[in-house]
Amino acid sequence: MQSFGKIIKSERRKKGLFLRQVASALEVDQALISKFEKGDRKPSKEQVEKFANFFELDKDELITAWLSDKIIYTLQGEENAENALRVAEQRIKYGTE
Amino acid sequence: MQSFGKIIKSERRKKGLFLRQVASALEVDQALISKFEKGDRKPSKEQVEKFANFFELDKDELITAWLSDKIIYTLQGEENAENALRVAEQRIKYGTE
DNA sequence: TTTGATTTGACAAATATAGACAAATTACTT
DNA sequence: AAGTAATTTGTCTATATTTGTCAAATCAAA
Repeated sequence: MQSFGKIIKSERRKKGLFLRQVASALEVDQALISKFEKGDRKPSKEQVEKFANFFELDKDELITAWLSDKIIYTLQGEENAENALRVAEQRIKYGTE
Repeated sequence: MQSFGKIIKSERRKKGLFLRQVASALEVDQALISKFEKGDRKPSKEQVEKFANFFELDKDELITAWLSDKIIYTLQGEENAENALRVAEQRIKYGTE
């Protein structure tokens, strides 16, 4: 149950890599990766996939973490966050969308 | 388990009002309200509250519907939508946010 | 202190979203 | 069917949000 940022930071650490190295491997500015890790910038889906490949992580899991970041972001500071999640779940499951 | 749009459309119908009338009461362009009803524009929170007041609806319920619209929007077309919802729920409940 | 790593802040460019209006379509009414 | 009213759609501009980049600041280790 982790955020995208925490996952990629711990993976990077696990492999003993510096931001600089990940940055050059993925061709993404290292300041940006720092922000991803801290959660103050949201990566694109393509970037998420790059990270999954590079760190050899399960793509679905990483995308799930990233999506949950986005959900949490849209619900930030909302009283009705939990209810909204339940409603969304129902609507998607038995959905008339 | 309804979308914001369906709720306000059915309320409007229930009261026998035309878009024009709702538009002038809320001071919102009627084309915009039409789009809200059809779900192809997302209202601001202030607008949602205006609708709740005008139609005498429970504000929390309407906001919940609107939030769930936004969640569904961010999950559209994603394989991992349901998992992401579950993860988000856990993270918010027992959250390290 | 010096060096290297990470984080932060600020900016310009790109992208997305909002509201307004006119035109087109659809639905009633006679 | 014609005429009128209601709704929907498309487009445009303005505004806001988000993005990647760079330089500077902070932090960490030696």
